[in-house]
Order: sequence, then structure tokens, then C-alpha cells
Amino acid sequence: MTARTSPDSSRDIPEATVARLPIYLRALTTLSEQGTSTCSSEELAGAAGVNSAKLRKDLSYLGSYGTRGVGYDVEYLRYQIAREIGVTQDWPVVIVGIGNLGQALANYSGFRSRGFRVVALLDADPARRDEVVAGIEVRPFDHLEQIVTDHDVAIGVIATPAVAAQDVADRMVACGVTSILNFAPIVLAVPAQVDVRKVDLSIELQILAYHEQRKAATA
Amino acid sequence: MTARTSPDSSRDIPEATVARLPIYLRALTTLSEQGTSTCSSEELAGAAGVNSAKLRKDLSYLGSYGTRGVGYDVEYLRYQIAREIGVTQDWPVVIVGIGNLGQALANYSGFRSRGFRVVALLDADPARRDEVVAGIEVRPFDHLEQIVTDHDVAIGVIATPAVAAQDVADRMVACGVTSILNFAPIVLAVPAQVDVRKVDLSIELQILAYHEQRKAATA
DNA sequence: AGGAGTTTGTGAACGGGAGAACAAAACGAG
DNA sequence: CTCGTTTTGTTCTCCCGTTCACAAACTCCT
Repeated sequence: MTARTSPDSSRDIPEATVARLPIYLRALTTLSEQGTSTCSSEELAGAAGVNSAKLRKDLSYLGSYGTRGVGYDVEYLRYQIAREIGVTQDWPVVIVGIGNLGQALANYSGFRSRGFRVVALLDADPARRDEVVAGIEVRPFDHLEQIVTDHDVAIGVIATPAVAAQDVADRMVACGVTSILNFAPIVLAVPAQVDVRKVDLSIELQILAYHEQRKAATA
Repeated sequence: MTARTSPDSSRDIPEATVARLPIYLRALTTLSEQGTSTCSSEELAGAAGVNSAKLRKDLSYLGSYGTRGVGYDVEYLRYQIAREIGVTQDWPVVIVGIGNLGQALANYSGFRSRGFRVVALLDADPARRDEVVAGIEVRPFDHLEQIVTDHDVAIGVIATPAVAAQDVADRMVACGVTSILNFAPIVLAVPAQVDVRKVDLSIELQILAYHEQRKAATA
């Protein structure tokens, strides 16, 4: 095998590309499980639901990991992407708010298989103490600081009702969490150095409704 | 009040703007509940977490609903955005897959308050029959066609495991569903006229991990 | 009525991402 | 070894979205 180009690690990958890397990672895992050892950009793009030119350009930001005339080695590329995203590391995560959504998250196997380890489930409701979800004991929200410090947690997940979310975020930020995944339907205010990503179930439906309405209008 | 500009209804609103309209809608609802009757683009932008120039440009695609020197009438603008998105209508929705996530969705009050009405919960597992979630009886997946036809359902939600998702989507499409919200971690193949939006819990975490890793590297 | 102060709506510049298209590189056949 | 075939990596162009900056329009005060 030829020496691969491995660009210096201080390059910046476009945000749009970063958002697609996990999709490629999943597609490669699927291919790997099917026993495929090599694939072309065309095949991989098909599996990921994107166009092949875009896929190749995305991969080119990581380095030159393919072989012209042949394609990509599935395992090798999969590892390179995983390393780039950071999921070859272990990421301790706390989940706050153990309603249906919090439980769904705690049970989701897709986290552990990608390096995310749920170190604690927290809930403010005393009635939930001693409950065990996904093999993890539910603990009082007040233990947040202790847990974050002990496990060196950088990523927090908020699955509480909207009214509690800002307070939870403030406490998380205060004790050193620097990335937050927010499921509460509210815009969080956090310092600039903290990354927040928001998943809003009803917004997605509303976007569908808009297009649906337009379809109905032109039909 | 002066006559408002109301552009012809066959205009096309940029996709990026459509994705933000639900956020503005929520911010306006919050303002309204706080008793605010008028707001400036600056205030609304702050509540929505965007910059005010972008907000004004977004709103300008809908029409000219503000008053220079004054701002926007909260109730009036809220109604206009709701109408534009289509959430003043009633949207019957079916949810397939009643695991933790499906239950979270069924219980989510943010749906009903925005015109989405869950007409059925479906699950392939016979053990779940007769269960009642969020006041709605869980019915066998085979009833899909019947329900979609009876209630004229256009929007389907998939909250099943990945292996079942493509089959569910195929059945939905076959009986007339034209918009799908997919929570299963898989790229769905559907005809071009069907809209699919995907929410992937682990992808969001992976994007955070990437940035977290970069922060750690430069620190 | 007129002028000062606000705030919207939009034209114009700018930046980033998408897609087409092609040169460079690897492989295989003869 | 040479030529044809395949597929990557990259350049170039176009389009969409963001942001700036300002004219237009409205209110309030004198």
C-alpha cells in the first residue's frame, strides 16, 4: 500500500462535511457487517444517500484514503473517519431528565457502540430515585457537579421539560460541561465557548407540514 | 393599520427560512404568554437565537407584516407564520413503533398544540396490543392502510428499530403517505415526491464529539 | 407642521457549499 | 512495456444563504 496523504491536524473541516461524516461512518459499518471489504465512492454515496462527487470532496478534507481505479478499503476508511470524529475515544455523558425521551436515550444502543458512555442518569423528581433504567440507577440532580468532576464529563444531554432546561444548562456549564445536546423546546443561553446542538421533534414535523401544504396547494 | 403587503401564494420560501419559521413561532408564543403585544426584530431575534438582519429577511419572504419605527404585533405575526407553515390546519399523524421513543412522541404536548393529531399508534409486536399510551390504544401494524385511508393521513412517523424502518416506509408510501419523519438510524429509499426528514440521536452527539475533540486539541 | 429618533424592508456584497467536469493515478490485458 | 479502463482527488463555476448598510416609513415631541 502506498503512503497515504495525512494532512496536518490543524486543518478545518467544513461544518457541512462534519455533519455528514457520521452518516458515512454508519454506512461503512453496515457495509462491513455485510462482508464488503472494498467500495467505490459511488456505492458508498448510494448507501449514505448523497451524491458521489460530494462524498469524494468530503473525504478529501480528511486526507487521501482511497486508491484510484479501485475505491476505498471499508475497514481502513471507517477507522479514519471514526478517528477524525473522535468516536475512537471514550466520551462520558450525563443525561438529565428521565422521562420517556430520557429513557429512550439511555436505552439507545447507538451511543455505546460509538464511544459514548452514559455515566449517570439524573432527575429532579424524588419519586424517581432508586429507579433503574438501562442498568443505570437514577440519581438526584444535585449530584451533577460531583459526577461531572469525578468522570471528567464534557458532554451533557438535556431531556427535561422546557421550564427546567435553562437551569440545567447553567449548572452544567458552571461545572465544566462544554457541549450540550438539548431536546427541550427552548433556545438555551450559554457562553460562546460552549457548543449546543438542539433536536426539536415538533420543528421537524412543522417543516414537513409546510411542504405538505404546498403539495396540496399545487395539486 | 395600513394595508399589508401579502405576496402571491405561489412564491417559494428558501429552505433555510422554512426551517427557522417554527423557531420564530415558538418564540412568539412565549412572548405572547408573557403578555407582550409588540416586539422589535431585535427582541424576537434574541428570543429565537438568531441575528436580527436574518430574522427580518426571513419575515420579508412572507410579506410585510411589521410597522417601521414600531416593530411587529406579536399575535398578528404569530398567526401569519402559523398559517404560512400550515399549522392552523389539522394534520392527522400515525406513529409506528411504540418503544420509549414512540411513547415520548405520543406524549409530547408540542404536537397537539401545533395542529398535529396522533390518530393511531401502531406496533408489530403482538404483546403490545391493548396497551394504551397517551390515551391512545396501540393497534397492530397491519391496520396501517385502513387507518391512513380512513383519516386521510399524509404524515407518518417511524420510531421502529432500523431493520423494520424501510419496510414500514414502503407500506406507508404505498398507501398514500407523502411525508415521513424518520427516527430510525437508516437512510430510507422512497420515491422522489415523498418528503423524508431524519432525526438521528447519535449523529448529533458525534458532531459534538468532533468539536469537543478539537477544543481539547487546541487547549 | 416639522424635525428628531426608531425600526422595518431590501439592495448589494460576500462567503461557503454543491455539482460538473477533468486530470492524475492505479490496475489489468496483451 | 504500453495502452485502455476504472476511479479518485481537485479545480472551476454556480447558486444559496448570510450579513452589512441604508433608504423608506412610522411615531413622538415641540
